[in-house]
Amino acid sequence: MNEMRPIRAKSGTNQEGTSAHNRRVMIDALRLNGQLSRADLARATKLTKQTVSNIIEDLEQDGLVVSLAAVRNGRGQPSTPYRLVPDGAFAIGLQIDRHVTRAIAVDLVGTVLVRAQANLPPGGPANGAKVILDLIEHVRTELAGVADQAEKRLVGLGVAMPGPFGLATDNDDQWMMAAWQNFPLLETLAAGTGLEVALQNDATACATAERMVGAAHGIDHAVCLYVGYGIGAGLILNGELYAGGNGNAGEIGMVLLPPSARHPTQASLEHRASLASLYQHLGADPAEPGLHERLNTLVNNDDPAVVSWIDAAAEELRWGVQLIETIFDPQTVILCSSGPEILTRKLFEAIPPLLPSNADRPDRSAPRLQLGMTDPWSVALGAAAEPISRAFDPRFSAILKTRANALG
Amino acid sequence: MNEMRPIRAKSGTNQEGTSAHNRRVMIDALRLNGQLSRADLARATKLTKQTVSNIIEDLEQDGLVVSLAAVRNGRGQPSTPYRLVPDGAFAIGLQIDRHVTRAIAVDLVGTVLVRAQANLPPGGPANGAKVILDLIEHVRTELAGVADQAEKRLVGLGVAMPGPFGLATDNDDQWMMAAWQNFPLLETLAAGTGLEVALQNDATACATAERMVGAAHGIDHAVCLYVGYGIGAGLILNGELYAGGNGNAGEIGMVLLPPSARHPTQASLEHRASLASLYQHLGADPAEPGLHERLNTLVNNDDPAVVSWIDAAAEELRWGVQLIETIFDPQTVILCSSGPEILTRKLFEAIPPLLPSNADRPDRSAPRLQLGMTDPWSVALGAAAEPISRAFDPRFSAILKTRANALG
DNA sequence: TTATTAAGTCAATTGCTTTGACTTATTTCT
DNA sequence: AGAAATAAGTCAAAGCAATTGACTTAATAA
Repeated sequence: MNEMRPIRAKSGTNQEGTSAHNRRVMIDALRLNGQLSRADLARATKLTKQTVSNIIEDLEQDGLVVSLAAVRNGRGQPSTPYRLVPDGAFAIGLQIDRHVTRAIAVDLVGTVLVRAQANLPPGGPANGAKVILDLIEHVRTELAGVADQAEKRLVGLGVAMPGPFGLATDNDDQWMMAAWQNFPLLETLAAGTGLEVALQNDATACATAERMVGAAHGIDHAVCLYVGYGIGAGLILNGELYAGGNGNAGEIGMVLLPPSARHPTQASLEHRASLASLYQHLGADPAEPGLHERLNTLVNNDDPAVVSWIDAAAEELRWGVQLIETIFDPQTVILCSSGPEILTRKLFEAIPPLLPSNADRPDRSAPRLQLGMTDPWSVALGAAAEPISRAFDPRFSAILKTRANALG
Repeated sequence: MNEMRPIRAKSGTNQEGTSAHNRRVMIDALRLNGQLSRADLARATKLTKQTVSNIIEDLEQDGLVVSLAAVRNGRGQPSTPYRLVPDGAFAIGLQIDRHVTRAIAVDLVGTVLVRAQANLPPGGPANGAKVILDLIEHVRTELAGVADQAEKRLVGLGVAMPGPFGLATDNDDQWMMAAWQNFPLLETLAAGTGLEVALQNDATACATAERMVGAAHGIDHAVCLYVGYGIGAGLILNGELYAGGNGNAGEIGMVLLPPSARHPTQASLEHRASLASLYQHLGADPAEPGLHERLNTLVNNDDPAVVSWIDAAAEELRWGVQLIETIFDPQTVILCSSGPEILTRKLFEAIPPLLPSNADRPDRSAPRLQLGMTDPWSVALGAAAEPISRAFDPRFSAILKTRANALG
């Protein structure tokens, strides 16, 4: 009625939405179960055999699924299982960190096909944007070399960088992550690559990766506790990534901790348990070349400074796990880190015994805390997984109409 | 293929799901915007005028919406606005607390039509179940007296009680909330009333209420910080209530706090800022008759013990708000309490200044912290709002098929 | 050898949204 | 005053994806 006042409403849907959802459900089911026959899919999705047949036929023509040899399962006609075709789709993931940027190309099932890395010069986007675009271009070219029709089947570019996003920045980081936030990064990348671009923070990216190929595969409620330069939680709630009202949900590194006997000043969790805190503890320069390797050696040699940091950090993380369990009530918590694998593993081992929480249930199936991917590339992998997930995973928003029809 | 191994998959959808969703979207839009014409609805939902006309006609016949007088809005045919019919649906809400149980009847727009209360004898469900069923029956009869067709339009019974649910209970509460948890409450209520029954914890119920008629109305990301006998957070994420993997998300009262100078022992937030902590601070018996009124008087008279508790609790809650903002990144945090209104208000006023957090954004619209409903009946209201929401609000699960067809 | 069971297809039907033309009612322009 | 423009809303037909029920195929069990 009044065209001045904006009308708040959710979007409706139609048969296109229905069909899109059902396609996604099929793909998701194949991803989770490996291979399924049409009859299996019909039972699992509650659709009719005929509907499943129609959709599977479409998906096969689109090159997203293939049939396997028929299998006899007792009485009745043998079934023909289908599985996903890895080459059915590709995506590129980009991780922007303080000192380094990584790019990865993955396929529909999350296999990494290409990886490349470049150092980021200090000074933020002014100097870094070209490095990044070149890196993406490089990965894209390599991808075209190893996979047929890669360009045609490229569904998007996912970007992961440390959050939080969109704050009034008084964050005077010498590496100027803040500067990256003000820079029109997504627009620049979209223009420079011609791809759909989406952004997530590094903890969320880890969760995305764990969901596609890791410990959160097929789990509807999981939280990744990510120990990177900072600390964050990547949230999978109701089977979908949750980013919060402004994309900053899960920034548990910024939770303030009251002063305690051990730590007489108030501080954030991040100050006490992140890799940044480790570097400070060691008196190391985060930008030091080969730091990752040196750290690796120190951990392997049980360097006393590292050991003491692990003990202290594990105690904080133990608390963090209890916090996450209490607040999100997930089915499992997954520990991820961008540090050396051995460090992550030792940290993981130092965290138990877990504190009492509502996760102490008689009916548990998954462990309360498990070790996630320990590959430093997992953030980049998560970045690459995001466009795949957005294009193929069932989600509410995929059902809804995105634009009105010709006639109102 | 293999019938032994369960197949994990999401449910598909069909035209029924589409239609159900579109109906819900219309109702939601009318709830949020008060009144809208068919043309308005078509624009807002991105559906066609014709589709909207069909659905509105249905809804009108179902008695859920009515047309109002046509209004001229400039050039063109005048539009005919529609609004929700309060009597279009009803629900009953039940709050089970330690010492008291309350029941409420609400209509489609959340107006409270009947309220009734009864004392719960100690001893848990053995003694309490009959009291509760009688109370519900009483409310139901009263409702039938004040509203036509109430019985026919009753969509369900919502239950709210303190969580957490389903834990290995070593919780030796003399009022035996634990006993309630083991009692087949939902089954008993469903059998005794013939209604659909659903359960939520009290903080979630508060959020449900705030979402239907309060500060979270139309907000997609909001968290209710609920100060009751315990402390909890009610979560509205992506426009839907979030309950976690086991219905225990948001139990922030159970977050462990490290020992601090002020509090030399480790404890949960609940121990320091809940009404239970206030009763303890005052040396009051929570079961004392007329405690609510006495507390009201004490607060009004600025009783020193109460004032000191408010100061201490506010400090903990200030931290709690920062925690919520950091972890959930909501658009707003809403303070709710089951205590006397004046106490809630004073607590609310004592919490600022808020701690720095990612909620400190240049582009904020809603206040970081606002006061929710201060009515002690708001938990019961939220309980009653749940069936209404479940029946009429747009949600992913409402689109999906719930059972397979005749032919696989 | 025959009955039974299950996978999968075929052709027709159903049901909701969309389309495009049309009617109605009001304001604005000439 | 009359004509043109604009917007709300209806009508009847078309489009489209899932459903239905009968049918075919291929295996095991009796």
